[in-house]
Amino acid sequence: MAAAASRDTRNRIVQAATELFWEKGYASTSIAEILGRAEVNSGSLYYFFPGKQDLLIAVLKSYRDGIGPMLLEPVWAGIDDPIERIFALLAKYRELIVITDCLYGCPIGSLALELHEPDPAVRTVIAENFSAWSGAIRDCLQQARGRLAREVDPSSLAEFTLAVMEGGVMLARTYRDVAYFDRCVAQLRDHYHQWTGGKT
Amino acid sequence: MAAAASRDTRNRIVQAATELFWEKGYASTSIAEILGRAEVNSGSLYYFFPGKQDLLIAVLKSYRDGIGPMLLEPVWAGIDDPIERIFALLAKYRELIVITDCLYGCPIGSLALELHEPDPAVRTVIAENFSAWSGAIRDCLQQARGRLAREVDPSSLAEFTLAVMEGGVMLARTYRDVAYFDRCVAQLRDHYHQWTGGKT
DNA sequence: GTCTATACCCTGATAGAC
DNA sequence: GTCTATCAGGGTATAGAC
Repeated sequence: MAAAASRDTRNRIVQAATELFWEKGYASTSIAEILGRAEVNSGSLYYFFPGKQDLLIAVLKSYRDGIGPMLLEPVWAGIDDPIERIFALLAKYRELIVITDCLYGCPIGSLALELHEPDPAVRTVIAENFSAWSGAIRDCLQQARGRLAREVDPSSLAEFTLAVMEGGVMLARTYRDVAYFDRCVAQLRDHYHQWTGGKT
Repeated sequence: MAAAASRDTRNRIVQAATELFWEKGYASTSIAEILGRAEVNSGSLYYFFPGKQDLLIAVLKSYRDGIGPMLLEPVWAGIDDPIERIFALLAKYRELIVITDCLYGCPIGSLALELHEPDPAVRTVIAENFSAWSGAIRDCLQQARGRLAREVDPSSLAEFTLAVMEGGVMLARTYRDVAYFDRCVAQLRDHYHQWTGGKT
């Protein structure tokens, strides 16, 4: 069926671009490399996407839409405690760092810093990715509000958690040592303890 | 004098590269642009540097060597309290975010995430930059150790401070809103309060 | 040390047959 | 929708005179 085949082609292109942008960055990835990995010809790519940047936007939207089903749901399966869920997510990043030999970089964070004057459309989808991530953390914190001191602002603490994750990933990658990430998470846990009275 | 003139040429090249790598990133900056901004010809650049990456290393070393005299000393002039010095440094980043209309990105952090498989020489200088920055914070914390709870590890808290700065800058830039940085710093201040008993 | 000219490759994107 | 062939431009780096 033509429609199914073309959907598949499009997906292969987005998948190949996702991998390459993550491995090499946006500017350092060439269209030719994407074509090679996707096993697709130039004509097909430009049939689906007007240009490279539109492909980037498709990649970022697919990340955004995947945060729930591809990241959070697997990580949170079997974990009910909302605060535990937050640290389980951070443990997932630790795992990614370790299995990539400390080469792991958060794809969204890396693109956020690589793209210096991004088209508003690009910047917006990056922000949506961050909002989806920190929004999920905020929801956890709201579920745990019975355990949290009244003065805690869940949104603010959720954004802080995101910032620490991004910073910790950056350090672990730069030093090629997961211990930098671990120490950041340990500090963050101390910060949480302050608001839960140690009840985590 | 030839030697002085050549030193000057080299400096102009490094200066132009510093600006452009910060404004556009490494991969997106062309040699031609660097030559144009430095008002130098191709022959001069390749007389001083074997290639683009060697120029990048020179830029990163100049950042590293400038952290004390160009960043910390001006920011810390007239401030004696070591904990206040840490937050004065963060306030400096806030200022940079504001005067760049939230376009500011930490040049080191951006390069750390942009370069995906950097030559060990490049990665090492980036790590040295981070170590110089967090080392200065650690020194502040050690000077303040009379006020800090015994269980605080100054190195760990200093790295955490760096991670929060980098993450906060990333968020402010992505959302084009300094409030994201401010909330991260406010959370960090609460974290410090925990270890100082509010004595900051 | 600095100049100009240029080699040579790879880039993103297009054209037009099928 | 997918194919091949290719364009026009810009990329890094070099050569050799001065």
